[in-house]
Amino acid sequence: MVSAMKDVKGAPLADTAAFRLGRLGALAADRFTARIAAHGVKPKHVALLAALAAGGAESQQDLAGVLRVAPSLVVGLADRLEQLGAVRRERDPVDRRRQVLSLTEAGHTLLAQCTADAHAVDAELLDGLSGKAKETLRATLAEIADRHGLSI
Amino acid sequence: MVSAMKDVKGAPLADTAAFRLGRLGALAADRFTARIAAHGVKPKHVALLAALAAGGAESQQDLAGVLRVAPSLVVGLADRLEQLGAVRRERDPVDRRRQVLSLTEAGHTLLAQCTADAHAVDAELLDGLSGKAKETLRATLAEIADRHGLSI
DNA sequence: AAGAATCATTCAGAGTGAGAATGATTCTGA
DNA sequence: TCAGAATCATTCTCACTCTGAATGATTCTT
Repeated sequence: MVSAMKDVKGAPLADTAAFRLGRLGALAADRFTARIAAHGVKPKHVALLAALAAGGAESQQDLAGVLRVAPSLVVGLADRLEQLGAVRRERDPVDRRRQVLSLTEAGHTLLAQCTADAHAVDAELLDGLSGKAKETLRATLAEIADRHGLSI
Repeated sequence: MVSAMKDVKGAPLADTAAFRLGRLGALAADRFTARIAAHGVKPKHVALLAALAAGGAESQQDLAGVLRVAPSLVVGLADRLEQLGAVRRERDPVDRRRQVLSLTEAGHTLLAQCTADAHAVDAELLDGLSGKAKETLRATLAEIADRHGLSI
């Protein structure tokens, strides 16, 4: 029964985008983490800043949704960013349960620095790829993120 | 000083491949993790199986290098896989300090199942992209991984 | 006005991984 | 040949991150 003969090597695990994204994502995250440590923040802090800059999410509850983390986690992130003077935290006068976060001038600066760090990681991570390949990659990642509701 | 006027929005953080890889990597990893849980393993177990299948790493020390984790972590991974009957663990007769791991028939089967899971995650993660875009993405990720010594 | 729902916060606990200490084995050099 | 250094696997402790369950304050509903 020749038809029962199967490939010795089917498409390897490493050929899947899922697995590679996991590995490369961890690599990228590690490098980004190392760079932004100089500013006293971690990726989740930066994500929160970016979410604020993007608009559409002000309350900690909303931010938890955008970042896809538990609301209780946002408390600590906001604590830290407030301590750094990067965000303001004010009770919503209309609904005093809500904490409304907003970027300060220092927050914008911090976000810009971290964005520069991300670009630096890009440069070393994508080094060797053609400019076109880089563009295509960014566009494809953006589309995938978009399709899965990852605004940030 | 018109030249001092800076963009209100420079290239956003989300435009970097680094940041998106981190986010999408986590997303992909979560979904992959959920699927393979049915087989009683986690991504690191699968990575170990894949590393064995790829060849070139037999000892736990070598595997730790390939997986980029501490050797102490490999112990638990190998314990679990051995318990599942997916790997054999034998002392190297030439150097009895080394544990030589090898895939059993069940190990090959398990890896194949997990690879199928990864393909399933690919399907839903990349849904909507053109076939060409998927191919380009996989190739680009492969190249990046390669350039950074990520054999697995 | 009372009870349900919502938001932020605190707290306890699970999960993950690194690094130091240990023991067994092998290597090195005199 | 032998003593000390080096290597490998293992165990154990610790730090870190995150979630989910209380809790209290406030708002919504009827």
